Amino acid sequence: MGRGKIEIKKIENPTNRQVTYSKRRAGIMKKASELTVLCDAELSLVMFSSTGKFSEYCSPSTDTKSVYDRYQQVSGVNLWSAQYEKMQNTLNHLKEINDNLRREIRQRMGEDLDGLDIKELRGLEQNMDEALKIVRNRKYHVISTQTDTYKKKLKNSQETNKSLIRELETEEHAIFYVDEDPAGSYDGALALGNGTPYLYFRTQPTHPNLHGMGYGSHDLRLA
Amino acid sequence: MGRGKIEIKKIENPTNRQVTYSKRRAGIMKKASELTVLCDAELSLVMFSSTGKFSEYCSPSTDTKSVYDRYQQVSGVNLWSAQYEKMQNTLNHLKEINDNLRREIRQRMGEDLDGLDIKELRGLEQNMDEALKIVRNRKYHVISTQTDTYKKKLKNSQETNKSLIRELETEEHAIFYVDEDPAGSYDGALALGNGTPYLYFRTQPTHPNLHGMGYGSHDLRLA
DNA sequence: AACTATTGATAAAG
DNA sequence: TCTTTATCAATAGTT
Repeated sequence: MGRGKIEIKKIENPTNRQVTYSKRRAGIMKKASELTVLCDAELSLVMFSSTGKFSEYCSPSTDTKSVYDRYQQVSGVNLWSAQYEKMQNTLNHLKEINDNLRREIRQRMGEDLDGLDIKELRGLEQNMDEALKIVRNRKYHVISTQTDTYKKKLKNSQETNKSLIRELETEEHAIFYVDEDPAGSYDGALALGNGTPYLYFRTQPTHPNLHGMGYGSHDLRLA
Repeated sequence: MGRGKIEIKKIENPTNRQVTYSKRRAGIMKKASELTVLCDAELSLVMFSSTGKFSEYCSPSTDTKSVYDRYQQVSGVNLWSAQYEKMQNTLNHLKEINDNLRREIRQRMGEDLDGLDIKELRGLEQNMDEALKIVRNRKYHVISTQTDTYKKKLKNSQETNKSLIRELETEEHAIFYVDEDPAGSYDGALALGNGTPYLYFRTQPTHPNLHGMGYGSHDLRLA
């Protein structure tokens, strides 16, 4: 259809090729559109010219994604399997690491020790022993720091109090008397956390369920 | 084109519609094929008839998936955003849990304690103290069990030895003499792991890098 | 981008 | 569904 028959092979003249592309692209899009209307069909058409220019047509009733979802279902081809697989591997990797971390924590809590031999048990014991010392020291450090802070605050407060009283007594022949409490008010700081028995960092449940997407039980509670 | 002009609107007669669909589908596929050859274009065409019948054409140089990957890049539309987002969320979730687990382990190793207040330090200390006792007991248990096993094995071995000697002496007026070693051979069991200072379950590196896909450093070594 | 001679597509019929 | 064929549509080459 044209001023002469043409052979169906690549048009070497780039200008000609581009012109033909434009014409025929319009034609095929019109055909596509007519097909959807006449035959009530669903259709998606994506084109790239040799210069990389992109065009698409999609039947009005849907969108490109829907057509391709359907395509995947029917053809059985998973169009994004590569991406999917990659992410799935990453997920599995993370889950595995997670399980190992959980196991280590359980062992550091005295559970799940059956799999360990003497050498490992020795190592664990030694490591925990050293860590416990560090934690203990840290606790003492924090307590003493906090105690010091309370002492200083108290002292400041008392100074302020005294000078206020002195001011009142001097300037107005004081009517008020303020009782002093020079020590004992920071016992509260030392007594913190003496109530309920405290389970530190308890992961729940004891047997973590992280298989499948539904990892509803990853709780890592701080309190 | 045909024995008469037709209006571009849905063909109500199902038979006619199906016939027209077949003809025009062939036509559009031919057009598509010609376009790819003449103009060196890449193209993907997916069609569903009103009865759900599926057909596709794709330019020979590629496949449907490639065309659609390219389509996504050019159009900026992520066709699989829903699934992708879901997986991404799962990944982030897992990473977060991972970080928490790592932090807990570090704290149980005596690192990263600055963020903890007295109450938490008390809890950690108490928990570690109890766990340490359990680990220690377990170690003793394993050691004594293993020692018993060695004792029994040794005893059996000695019995066998004796009876063999007796047999030899009786039946052949023994030529051989076998030296006996009734104790001391299971020291090795108790001495296990006394060599190199042992770092138990050391996670490396100390500051885990789990951001991005490249989590190359998730090592959780057992030795 | 518009024109038009010519080929190509296809509606209807068999 | 395949073929035929009259007719309309698409388009190659030209301007």
